[in-house]
Amino acid sequence: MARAPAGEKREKKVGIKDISREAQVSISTVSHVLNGTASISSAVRARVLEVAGRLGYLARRQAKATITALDTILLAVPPDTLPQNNINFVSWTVLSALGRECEKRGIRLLPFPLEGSVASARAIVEAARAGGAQGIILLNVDRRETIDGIAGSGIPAAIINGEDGSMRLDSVTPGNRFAARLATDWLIRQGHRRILHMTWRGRNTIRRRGDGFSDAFAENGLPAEDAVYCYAEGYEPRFGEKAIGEWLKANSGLGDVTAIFCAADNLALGVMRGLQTAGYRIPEDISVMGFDGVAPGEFTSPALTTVHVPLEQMGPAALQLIEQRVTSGIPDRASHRLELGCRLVIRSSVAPGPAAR
Amino acid sequence: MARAPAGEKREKKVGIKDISREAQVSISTVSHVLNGTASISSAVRARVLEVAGRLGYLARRQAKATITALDTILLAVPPDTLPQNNINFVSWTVLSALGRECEKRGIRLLPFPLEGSVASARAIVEAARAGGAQGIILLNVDRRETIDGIAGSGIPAAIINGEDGSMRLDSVTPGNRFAARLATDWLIRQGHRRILHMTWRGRNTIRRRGDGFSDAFAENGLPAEDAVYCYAEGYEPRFGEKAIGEWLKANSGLGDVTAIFCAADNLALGVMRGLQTAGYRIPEDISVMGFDGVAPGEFTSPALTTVHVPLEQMGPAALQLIEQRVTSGIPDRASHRLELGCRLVIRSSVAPGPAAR
DNA sequence: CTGAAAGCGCTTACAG
DNA sequence: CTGAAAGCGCTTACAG
Repeated sequence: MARAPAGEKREKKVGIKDISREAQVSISTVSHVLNGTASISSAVRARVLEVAGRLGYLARRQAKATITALDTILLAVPPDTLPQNNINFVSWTVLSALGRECEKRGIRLLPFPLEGSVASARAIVEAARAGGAQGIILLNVDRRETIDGIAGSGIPAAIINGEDGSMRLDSVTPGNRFAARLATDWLIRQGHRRILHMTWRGRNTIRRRGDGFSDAFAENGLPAEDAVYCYAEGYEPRFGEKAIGEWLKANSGLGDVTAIFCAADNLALGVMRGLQTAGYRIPEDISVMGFDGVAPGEFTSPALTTVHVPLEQMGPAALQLIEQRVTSGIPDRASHRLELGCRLVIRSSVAPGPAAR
Repeated sequence: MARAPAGEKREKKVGIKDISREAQVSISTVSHVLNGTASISSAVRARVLEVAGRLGYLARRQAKATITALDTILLAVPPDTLPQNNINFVSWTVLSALGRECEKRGIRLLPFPLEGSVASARAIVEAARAGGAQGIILLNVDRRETIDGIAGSGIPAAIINGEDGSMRLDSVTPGNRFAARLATDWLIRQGHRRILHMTWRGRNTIRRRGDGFSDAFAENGLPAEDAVYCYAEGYEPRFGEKAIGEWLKANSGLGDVTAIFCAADNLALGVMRGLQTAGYRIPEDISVMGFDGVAPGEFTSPALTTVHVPLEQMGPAALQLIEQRVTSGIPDRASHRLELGCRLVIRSSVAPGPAAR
């Protein structure tokens, strides 16, 4: 029940007195600037705000306003995202950043492992109630039954890396469609014309990456047939390796394909291994691009060109959505579906394609 | 420079004293709950938070923390959204709600009309700088050049009802794809099998509604050929009327089509008039569904079944995105693309379709 | 785990 | 447009 004292709690405690000293104005002027209670010259105003921002006063004030409502958050995680499973770097990165943010803010996280694929909404809601949680964060969940149950409970909830098609729960995902479009567009501009998209079935969020892949072909006026799809059995490297091996066999080699855009870095790792095992050189014979921007891609040979997803920001964003819902007090508040922007990380696994030569 | 006194500024001014009275606890207990400075029983804690939320204390505190940084916002609006043009109810609703929110919070809105379709980013940025604006809100903008210029300026900006495919600017849109899917799914479950989607070309956000329309067919295992598209020249009622008239002529009547899903209420207004002029009864002969949930649909005969978009929440959400960007202090903050949830408004322009009979 | 009371930080009429 | 000073609201050690 107690909020963690957070160790170095006594961190200066900046007040408007400090700001007034630093900005060389009176305390009341600072107050007026911060509250808009008097007309202040824009020079003074700007100086005060600059100092207030620099000393961390604004951020502190912001944080204090929201810390209030949140004490405990239930965190429902599928079994394959638990830390002992080191294959899923993506979930691991998301969870550890979320954990750090909660610790910093004195919010208690109540982990709730989802057994198998049967994620009973009732069990989650009961655990949240029993633990006194004010909100629920669901990781990698998009089963309709689970979402329906949580939405029905009325407890504020946010899905990380998943979506609620019925638009009742808040969610945070990477901007999958736009990011995949951007990546594919870049490959096309590098001169690639026939590109293989290595992906897997199952998750809606992953399907969006396929949408973005084909968007890029359409926008560049390229024939849809040159956007080739290949489905692995899952996102683990071994599935990527297996899938590319089988694809090469079925197509008697790469054919006209000069680049492979993988829907996950993990998959790209396996695809690269499979290609190299089959004797292909990367990027000379074939370019490979990933998606996620997790650590391992940096250390492959060659280093993986990929799309960086702001995984560390997903947990804090979900927390913020729950906070907003708790504090807004608007009963009809529309659900928020938030997509975070991604950016290209260009390393060395992609070479210019035939159209560039 | 002066912040608007906002008329009824003296609105109760709820303090922790009020909360303590209402929640039947001492002032210090309220303070402890709100700051997590002592261990409080969860019953008391919950009661205090409930009261604090209900009296608007939490929201007020939240608002106060953010009011600080924002003084002036530049609002760039295309000419066809100006108030004198009463055809665009959607933009009008969005803008007036945004205006009210700014007035309430003492934020000054600096309107900047975009001339014709040439929305020069440089002019917008200059106007923002000259007016001392801390942020820019762009309404209905998705031209690449404009977005590039604004993003390059580094001024925090948010697009309302538009998107930045390069994922640099924040944006707020309705959950167009999911909402259209939900609406179409509902029509299908009402027994409709062959549905006409009346839309128009030009805006990306509108195209998403078409995506959702076809998603619903795919998910229900219905043939894609039964999802019929018809493009009007624009979103005004007269274009809807013209388009349906021409479609009826070209197809010698409705054929197997039993429902028309319009990408905007405005379009639906024209479509209904066109159908009725041609002698069709709504919903007996043909069902019509809209999208937006703006006022006029309520007064048509029959009343229009539609998708309600939380238009009043879009401006405040955009404002919040800008605030977050200003106060967060995170330099690498990922862009936020926010989709607000919509809900079905079932009135009387849709009847059961053939598969339900 | 909760409250009475001291005291600090911030706000606010008011003067210039 | 800015500051000195009164006073209010909230926090915080402390008692039970």
